[in-house]
Amino acid sequence: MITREHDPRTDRRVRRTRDAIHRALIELMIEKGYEAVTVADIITKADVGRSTFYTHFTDKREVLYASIDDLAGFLRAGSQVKGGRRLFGFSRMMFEHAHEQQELLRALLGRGGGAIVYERIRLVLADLVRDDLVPRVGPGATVPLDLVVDGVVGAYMALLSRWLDEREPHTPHEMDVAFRRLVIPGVVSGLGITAPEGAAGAEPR
Amino acid sequence: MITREHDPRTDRRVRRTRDAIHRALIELMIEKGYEAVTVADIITKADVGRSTFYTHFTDKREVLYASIDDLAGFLRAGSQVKGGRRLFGFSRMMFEHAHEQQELLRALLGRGGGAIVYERIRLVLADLVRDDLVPRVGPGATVPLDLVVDGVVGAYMALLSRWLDEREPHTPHEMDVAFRRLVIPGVVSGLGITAPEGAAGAEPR
DNA sequence: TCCATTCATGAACATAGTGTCCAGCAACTC
DNA sequence: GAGTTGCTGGACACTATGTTCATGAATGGA
Repeated sequence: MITREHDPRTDRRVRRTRDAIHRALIELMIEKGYEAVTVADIITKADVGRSTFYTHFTDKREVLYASIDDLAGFLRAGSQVKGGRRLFGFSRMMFEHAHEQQELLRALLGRGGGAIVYERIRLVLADLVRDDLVPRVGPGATVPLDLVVDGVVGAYMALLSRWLDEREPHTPHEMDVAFRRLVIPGVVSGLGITAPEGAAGAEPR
Repeated sequence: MITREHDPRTDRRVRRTRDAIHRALIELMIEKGYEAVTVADIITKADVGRSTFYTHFTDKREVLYASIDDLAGFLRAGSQVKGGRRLFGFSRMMFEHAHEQQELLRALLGRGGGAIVYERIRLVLADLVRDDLVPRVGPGATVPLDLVVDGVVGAYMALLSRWLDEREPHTPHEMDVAFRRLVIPGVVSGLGITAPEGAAGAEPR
């Protein structure tokens, strides 16, 4: 579960309003998608004054960024703990998280999510993928690492967004397996990876 | 080269204004990206009245769609002629076209392109990829076709957009080879393809 | 409990963009 | 040349954004 930080040093009023605004945006995104949400919508649902909104945020975007950073932090943290040495350890975890938080993730990454979210998440994933691949690149690599990273992340994001939009006809586990089977062979041969631990299509239950 | 149709049956004035508006939008997109362009910008650059604009189009989006459909048509036509029986025949052709029409394609598919363009092009590519794959699916397929299509298109779009944004540090040919090397192994094994003509990473000069 | 500080409020305002309407004039087609 | 069709520009209603400010209330430290 992703939660906002609650720094007890900040004024309680500040915490309350910021929280209310964040919650409002997310609920509204679930209802009608990011682009369609207006500041007026947000302050109505959050029940705060217009001027209050603008003393805390400059933009609709700025409110959004905080939510994305929460998700990004979740991804970073989780992939280090759970991912371990497994190639693309974030994949399974992310699909499962997306399954539990369907509505939120669909709002963020589905069709209505908006390009800003997509781009930020893409960058986080690109870092994770790169960190996964760099130590495994072999001498026989025939495809530039940057291109591999872009391709892998592109494929992953595509699978994830479509899965969310289609109301998840597959299980998270099936999605993870599909992603690995589809992507790992090309990555292994393209980068000249020799000992792909955890790189097989199948995986422990 | 993508060109607008010039149906001689329509009034010359209509042709002129519609053309001017299309051209104006594209130039403005190259300057500052789709989202930032306003209707006021368009009519100023196209030098037509505001009411004129709205008698021809309901939206900024509608102007854009025509440009996309041109590109889509180019893709469909080209991939049938040039692509032939080669797997993912559109790839090389698209990279080369994107190279020649850098600014336009960057405006459409780069960061500033907007989600609408991305989605429309994605759909066209998905059709092409699907048509390519359907007749080759073998009995030993382990990954659902839909997921393969999504993954392949996602990877391709990612490579293409990044390539455009990075001002093309690689050649179209290198990009095409990278795409094939990265994607084809997984597709072949995931779909149980037995005789992948033209599926090898290398290719004739 | 008190009180200086900080925050929330809402209403007014300036700005910018969208989309509609219409009457008069110009360009086009046949 | 005449009738049709399209272009024009200006006015208008509407929605949304972001700023400002005086007022009153909540807060947290002493």
